[in-house]
Amino acid sequence: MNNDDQMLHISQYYSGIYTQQLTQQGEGKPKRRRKKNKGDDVNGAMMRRRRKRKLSDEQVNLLEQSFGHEHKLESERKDKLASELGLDPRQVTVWFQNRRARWKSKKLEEEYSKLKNEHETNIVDKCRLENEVLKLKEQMCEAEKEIQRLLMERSDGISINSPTTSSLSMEAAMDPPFLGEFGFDNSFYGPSHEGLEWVNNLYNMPYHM
Amino acid sequence: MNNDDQMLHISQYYSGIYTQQLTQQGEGKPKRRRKKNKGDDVNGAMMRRRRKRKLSDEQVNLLEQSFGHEHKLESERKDKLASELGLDPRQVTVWFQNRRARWKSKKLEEEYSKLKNEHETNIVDKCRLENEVLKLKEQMCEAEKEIQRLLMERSDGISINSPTTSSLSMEAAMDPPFLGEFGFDNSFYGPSHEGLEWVNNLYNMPYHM
DNA sequence: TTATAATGTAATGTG
DNA sequence: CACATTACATTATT
Repeated sequence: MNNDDQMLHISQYYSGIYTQQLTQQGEGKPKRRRKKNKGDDVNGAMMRRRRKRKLSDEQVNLLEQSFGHEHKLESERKDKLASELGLDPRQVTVWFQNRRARWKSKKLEEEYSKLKNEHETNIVDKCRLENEVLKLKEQMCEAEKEIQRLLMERSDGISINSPTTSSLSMEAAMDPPFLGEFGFDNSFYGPSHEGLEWVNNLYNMPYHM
Repeated sequence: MNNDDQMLHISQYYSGIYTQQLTQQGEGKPKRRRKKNKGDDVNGAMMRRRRKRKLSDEQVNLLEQSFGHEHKLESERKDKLASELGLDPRQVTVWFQNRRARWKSKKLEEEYSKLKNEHETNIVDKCRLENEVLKLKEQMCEAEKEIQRLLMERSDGISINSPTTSSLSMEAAMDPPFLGEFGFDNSFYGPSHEGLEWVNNLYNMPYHM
């Protein structure tokens, strides 16, 4: 059984070249090379070994199928495969090892291009959001101006009004919502419920604009 | 030329074993294995071929150095290297081929982790921007309420006022900035200079709030 | 046609 | 077995 493997193995080294290729290599390629022995090659008897066998399509198909079912190879299945394919069990082992390695690097490439796509999508999203923020800030700026204007108009028109335009409490503590241009605050996950403070602050501020 | 390669090649396979290794392979590794032939290995088909691989550190260093200087290998340098290293030019060629392949996959991994970092940074940025937008929209909402309140107050108190509360230019052409909640506009790279229109629009709208 | 870059595959060797 | 390495083979390109 194993001897058969070896026979096949050896036959692949010494006999017909590319035996499995015959079925799909019909393009006009003479494939004449490899015959330029010079006189030097006397002991070149050696050259003859180490043709790199290349498994037949059938063999590869079966191996692939088996690999698709399970990347690992229990010795039982290995032996079964080996005998079915007429290969040395050692070769089956090696084939699986190499196949796993190949699979891994292919996987990496897939992951890479997937990540790349996500990344590019995110770039676009980020850009959109930045524009959104910019626009909103400008709108905020206009809104504040308008409020200031209205407040001023009111206090002008009605001479005296509330003693303190407001309760005048703390005045710092908040980010200046306007004039930021790009002064993004760093409170990432802020509760985002503070939508009133700035309006109130507005009253506490000697309009600086 | 190629025949010479082959000769040298062969000599490396069959002549002195590990000739280059002798100088620096003295670690205490008996290296006794390789004798565990199972019954399978009877004809030991595998053993006969391909002795002597593994280039010496010195050889690898020089190759590595050469590779560092230039990934491509002009035949001149190839021959020079080959003779300096006592290797078959063919081996040098192959070494460079393989080295390039290795380099490429290493590169891929680097690119991958770099991209991954960028990607994660972007995720965070995106989150920050989304919060920013959310907060700004809430602030806008408050500002609008405030403006409405002031306008109402004014029209109650002072009946008639200035004909144009502002310079009032064009009015339509813009999106409703409030009540959008999440109605992101799609004008990505908009000039982002439109910050007045909405304020004007406010006056043209029967306050709906 | 030759040379070789790029890619794929088999086998070897080490931990 | 994973991983790196060496070598061989095939295909595309010039």
